[in-house]
Amino acid sequence: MENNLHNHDACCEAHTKVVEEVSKKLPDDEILYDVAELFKVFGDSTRVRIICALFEDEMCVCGIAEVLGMTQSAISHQLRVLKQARLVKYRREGKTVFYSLADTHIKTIFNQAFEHVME
Amino acid sequence: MENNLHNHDACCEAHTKVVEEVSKKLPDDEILYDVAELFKVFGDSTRVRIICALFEDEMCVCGIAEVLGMTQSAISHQLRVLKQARLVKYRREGKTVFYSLADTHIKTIFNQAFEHVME
DNA sequence: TTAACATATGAGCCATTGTTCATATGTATT
DNA sequence: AATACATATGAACAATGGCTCATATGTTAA
Repeated sequence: MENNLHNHDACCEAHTKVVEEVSKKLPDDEILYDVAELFKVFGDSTRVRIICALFEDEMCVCGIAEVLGMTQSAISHQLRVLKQARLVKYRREGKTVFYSLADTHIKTIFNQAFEHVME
Repeated sequence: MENNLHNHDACCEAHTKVVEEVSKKLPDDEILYDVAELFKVFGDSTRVRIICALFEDEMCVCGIAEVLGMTQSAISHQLRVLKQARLVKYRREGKTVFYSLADTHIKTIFNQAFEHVME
């Protein structure tokens, strides 16, 4: 929609400079979209719990399911999401598959998030 | 559902220790839920763009709307979400309301997120 | 008070998404 | 080959969520 042209009046006239400045400095939409997609992956309590579990140790799918008290299927679906976001990696050992974290930024991001919710 | 009891067999029998260890170290569900809620707020490209705009400067609602090319109503709705998450603060100046970031952790979280999506 | 502007909000619609259920794939053992 | 175990996946359903539209609230000026 292009309704954003409705108000070239007093307020916006006065702050045109700021608007222009910010418009230039804002990162590309594509990058911002990817950032949002990343946070969307973190924005589910099941996936948050999986990630926090993997902070401790690598784990097999049924192990994660047991810790979280959830179905193997549900966990597997969520691991797929985490895998597609390149947040976890896995290794096979016979029938079982062990998942672990694949990114160093996750810990930092989560630490800051924990600090925020603690206030 | 309690289907997580379906596999006290070979795999899980072997990794009982890990499961117990992780179960103990995992933060409270309430905290993990709050963390997920925080990321959920970050998990929308409109809100990401608003936050990034506010990294540069405080802005009025219609200014944000102009920068993002969106409706005043849409922006206002999203600012409400950000406000409820205690991520932005605001000050009135006559008819216009200026929003700015209210949290020091946001910058760190976003920097790490940017680094992740750049790889 | 009336009019104009800036922002906030409620209802409704459409799209997205997490879980379940059933089933498929992959691996090891007999 | 047949069975059992571990994991992956597709379909379907219910719930959530972002945007639009209409309207309400709040503020200033005439």
